[in-house]
Amino acid sequence: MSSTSSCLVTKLSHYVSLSEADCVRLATLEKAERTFDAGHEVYQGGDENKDLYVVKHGWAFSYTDLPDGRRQIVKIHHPGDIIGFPDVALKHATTTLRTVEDVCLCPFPKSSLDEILRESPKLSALLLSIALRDQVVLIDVLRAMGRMSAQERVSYMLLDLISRLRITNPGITDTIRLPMTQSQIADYLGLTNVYISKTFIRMEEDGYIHRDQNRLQILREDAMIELTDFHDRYADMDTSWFPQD
Amino acid sequence: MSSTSSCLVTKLSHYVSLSEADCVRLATLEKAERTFDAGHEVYQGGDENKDLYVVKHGWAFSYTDLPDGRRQIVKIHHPGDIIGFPDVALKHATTTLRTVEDVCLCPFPKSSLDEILRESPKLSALLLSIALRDQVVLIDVLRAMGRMSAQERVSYMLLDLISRLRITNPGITDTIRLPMTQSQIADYLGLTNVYISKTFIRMEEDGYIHRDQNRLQILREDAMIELTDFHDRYADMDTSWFPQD
DNA sequence: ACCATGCTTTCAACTGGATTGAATTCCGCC
DNA sequence: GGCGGAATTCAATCCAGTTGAAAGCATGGT
Repeated sequence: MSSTSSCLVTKLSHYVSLSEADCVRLATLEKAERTFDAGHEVYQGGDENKDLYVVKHGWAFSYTDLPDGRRQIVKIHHPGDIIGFPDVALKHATTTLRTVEDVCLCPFPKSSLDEILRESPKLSALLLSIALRDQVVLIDVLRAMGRMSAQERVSYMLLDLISRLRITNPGITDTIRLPMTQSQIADYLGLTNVYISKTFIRMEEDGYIHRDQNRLQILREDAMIELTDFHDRYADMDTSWFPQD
Repeated sequence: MSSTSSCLVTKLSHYVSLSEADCVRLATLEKAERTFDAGHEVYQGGDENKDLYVVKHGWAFSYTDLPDGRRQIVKIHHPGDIIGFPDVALKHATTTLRTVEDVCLCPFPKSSLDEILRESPKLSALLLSIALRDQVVLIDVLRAMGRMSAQERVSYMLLDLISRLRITNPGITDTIRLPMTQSQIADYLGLTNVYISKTFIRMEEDGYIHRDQNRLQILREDAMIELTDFHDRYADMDTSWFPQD
């Protein structure tokens, strides 16, 4: 019961069945809670990175700036995500973490990770797999940024978002809440807010999407999948080689 | 002696001191050898991925295509690199591997990785760290692709290349061999071959670089570091938390 | 009800980099 | 030494996306 209320357990159980002991281990990470207002910067690039965070609810994102202010959002975080994982390898945080809306985060020290690595081979394999899978996802984003038009990039982003949201909430059909501003979407896709606006309008006219407030309905998912040659990396994971406990 | 002749051992020893047993374990991965001509495709995206490869000598790269032929090179591989690591998480290869020049690769099965994970905590931590560090590097590339001009992207690429080559060969000062064609560089940076040519010429005129055959000399490394806000992720790794054996 | 604030949309001028095709240089090879 | 194919360079043109500013629209606070 206590374990099923954990976003992290819900998300990771999607990939592999976890022992009761492992569920408890994970749920422990979400013991501490901190809430943050919308638009708050939780930590900055360059800070010493001691903690990781599990997202309990709300959206956040990680970004880097160039010295002249150009901004690149590199990852959008949803409930159940582990924030700051890549930075474990380095001495300092490489990105800044900012909340999109009111958010609840569960901080836990890097050392907890250490403990998992020593005590649960299955969770270790899962963590390594997630790190590697996230590389594949970053490569997909790279492909979008390097070679896709604005409309293709927006389509790719929406498909990726809905795939990720479906992991924890299989009930989602074709409509998602999109709390990010168009400027933030632009900073994620390497475009400008103006052109995001134009692209959304065009996509709505062409019947790909429908917008209502901050809810977005994907009307022609198949067409968008073909347009972007989209692959759902979250559904294609290979857990067959994992050690059993 | 047998261990020091391994590219992989040389590369990984740069990050952490390895026990004799671990050196042997790694050197074993390079037992089998296969050579490939320049421009050869070793495996294709979509193939079942059974093997990983260690690069013994020569350059290669991994790329993905869009259905209409647009191409994105996602990673350039040098001696000592492990090829195909991200795909371990998935059932199928996500990229195609192509050689730049005559290359010698050492294939080894995914299962060898499994063995390392079970038997050497220190190597496991190192592999996880490298996976996470590679995420950070991909994020740096993403930032370049999303927000940098052509000249900044070329500068970033050159700085990244020379940093990586210095890991295994600290003797490198400011000159590198660059066996890739300008079309390949363009496919890596999300530009066109024509514009790469123009950018190189401009950078040479401005005194940033000097070219001679396929050798490239970086004349104003400091200026390029400032231009791109470059961080050497290969030098900044945090191995302090690794388990001892 | 009103203003302040921040987001989206619109407009018009502009430009970095793309495209195309042809010319040139380079280089391995017979 | 000269042939053939690839890589690079050059020049002209074009366009997707930028820039900056202004106008419309929500939302929430007092």
